[in-house]
Amino acid sequence: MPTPERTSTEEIVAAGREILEVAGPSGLTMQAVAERVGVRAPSLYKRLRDRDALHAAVAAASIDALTARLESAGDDIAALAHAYRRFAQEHPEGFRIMFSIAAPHDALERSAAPLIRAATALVGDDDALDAARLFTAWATGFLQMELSGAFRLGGDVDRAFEYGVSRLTAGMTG
Amino acid sequence: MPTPERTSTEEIVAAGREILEVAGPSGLTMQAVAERVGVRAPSLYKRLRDRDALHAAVAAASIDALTARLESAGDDIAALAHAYRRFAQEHPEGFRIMFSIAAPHDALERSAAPLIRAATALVGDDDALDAARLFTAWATGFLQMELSGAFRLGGDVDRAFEYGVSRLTAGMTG
DNA sequence: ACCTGAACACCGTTCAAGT
DNA sequence: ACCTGAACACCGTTCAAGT
Repeated sequence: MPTPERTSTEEIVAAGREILEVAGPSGLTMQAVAERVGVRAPSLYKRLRDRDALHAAVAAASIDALTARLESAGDDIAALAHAYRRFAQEHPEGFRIMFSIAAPHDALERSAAPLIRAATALVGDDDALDAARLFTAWATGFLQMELSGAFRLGGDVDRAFEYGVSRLTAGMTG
Repeated sequence: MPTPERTSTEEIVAAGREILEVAGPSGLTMQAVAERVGVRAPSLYKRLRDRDALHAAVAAASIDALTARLESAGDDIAALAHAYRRFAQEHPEGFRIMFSIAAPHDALERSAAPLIRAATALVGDDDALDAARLFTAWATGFLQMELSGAFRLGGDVDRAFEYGVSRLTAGMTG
């Protein structure tokens, strides 16, 4: 005798993203997610293998959300950098969890595409991948350090970000 | 009637660092550390407020270990970059945990000093801090992405690292 | 087919009692 | 002074039983 579905993987993952931002990775528990979607914890195991799978699904969803932001950001590197930073500031835990897990290939590729397009326009086909990686690494590290408070030592963080964007852009074309 | 101390904060933190590398952050439990140092879990609360304090202490110790590496690495930027990367590869979880917690001011300052010295030699006093941050952000992001598997898409990762080092060094002086 | 309560193992934390 | 066992709350996970 079938029972109607009382939730869905999508709803579970969306609830997971919200809980993650409020309670951090240690607060992203099966029980918290179950309560949020109106179900008992054992029911989650119908859709997710275990807690690690929940974390991986939330990480993948964060990458997808970032990708959507980047795709609608515009086609130059400064616009992409600002969209990336805005995403990290609005979803600091979502930003962090992306790098705590080996993401699926296709999600990575989609998220990288806008920047590779922008880099190609700037430096040409041959150097586009190297340039995109240089830029992504800088931005990722900058945001990581900004979020973890490593820039408390002084100076204007906004200005430091702009400095990095213009400096790297100039360095690529020069 | 006094009882002899059966462990110490130093021993606890050292055990924590080893467990972290083997079992990851979720495996860094009070019970695992207690067993490793030959004591029962409640005894740890004599020296550490709670589990968060254990994680923070392990993060601070990781920063100190990195600082020692950097201090003995040499005085130019390429040498510092390679020392940083070697540390991250040998202690991937130690590298990650450094950015998951707001580190104490003085630990941050000490860890930054060698790079700021190298940057000063390269670009002068005025631009040293900006240059050091640009470089640290890039290296941190690169290692983060390397460890999380974001470079699986192809290309020689060692070469990409060298490319970044030389490109950034040239960009700073140019 | 999906959901649940019950059960078990394991962890964080407190505290009274031991030496 | 430091250490421990006992206790409690909470979480992950499995599974038989409900609809």
